[in-house]
Amino acid sequence: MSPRITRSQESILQLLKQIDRPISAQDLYVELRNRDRTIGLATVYRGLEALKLRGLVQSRTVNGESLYSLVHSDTHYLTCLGCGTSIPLEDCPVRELEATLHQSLPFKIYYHTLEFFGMCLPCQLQLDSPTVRE
Amino acid sequence: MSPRITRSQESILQLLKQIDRPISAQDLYVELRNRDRTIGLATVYRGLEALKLRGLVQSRTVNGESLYSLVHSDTHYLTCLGCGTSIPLEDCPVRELEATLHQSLPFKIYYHTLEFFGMCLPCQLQLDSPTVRE
DNA sequence: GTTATTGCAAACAATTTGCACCCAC
DNA sequence: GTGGGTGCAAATTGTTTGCAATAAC
Repeated sequence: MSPRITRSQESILQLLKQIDRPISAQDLYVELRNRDRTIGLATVYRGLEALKLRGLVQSRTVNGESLYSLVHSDTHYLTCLGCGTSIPLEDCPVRELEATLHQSLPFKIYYHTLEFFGMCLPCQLQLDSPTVRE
Repeated sequence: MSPRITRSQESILQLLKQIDRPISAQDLYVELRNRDRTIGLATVYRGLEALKLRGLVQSRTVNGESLYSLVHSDTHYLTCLGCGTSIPLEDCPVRELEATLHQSLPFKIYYHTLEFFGMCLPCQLQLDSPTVRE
């Protein structure tokens, strides 16, 4: 495995930084295409994977789709199981624990994810009413 | 959506409780088959989805595969990005924040996930240490 | 020049869906 | 009886892989 960060990977990083929100590989691909380069979808996936292995990029899965973002942006989310809406959270109570782990285990920790799941009010109401049809 | 928990869903819950570790839908399917019932894979997926919407079951994604577990077991993990090994963690520093959120937002919180990602020692060595920052 | 990276298309695998049948109420 | 739940197989979709062409050093 190579220590090199390729040009494609750099444009991926750059774009992730620019848009600054979790984005799917496919959308990333479209965006990159819209800009300058002819890049392949496979290259996007391979680049993202390589960047993850470096601890530069992280992903979380929503509805069977991976959303990628820079590790630097350590925002966490509150996600509705009904509609999938995600609300970003400010606070992060985990840093200390992370530091502790870092010392007590032979593990190099790159980042952590913290996500709350539940039901937003609209979805709560919709689930209660049996009148949902299409 | 119906308030009923079906028989299939009950056997799913029961099995999740028995094995008490995150398991994929496919493995769950095989296990259920091995036991008693002729259950379909689609039913397993549909059941798991329904149970998620109730806040009874949660899932996390590893290597493009969803692993399901009871919400009750709020263990968190330290996962190696290289080999995918997951180490369960005891401590959970998040409960208080969860309680706070519960009150300040119109959101019914079912559970949270907390996961640390990094590189275990073997994987660190295998990736002939490149120009890593710090 | 040698080796790693890329794009494309085909392959793959996990998950979802259409539909006829069946069961619970 | 009726409406939702189920099994099966086909369809879908996000992701990975084989391979020849290309770019990096």
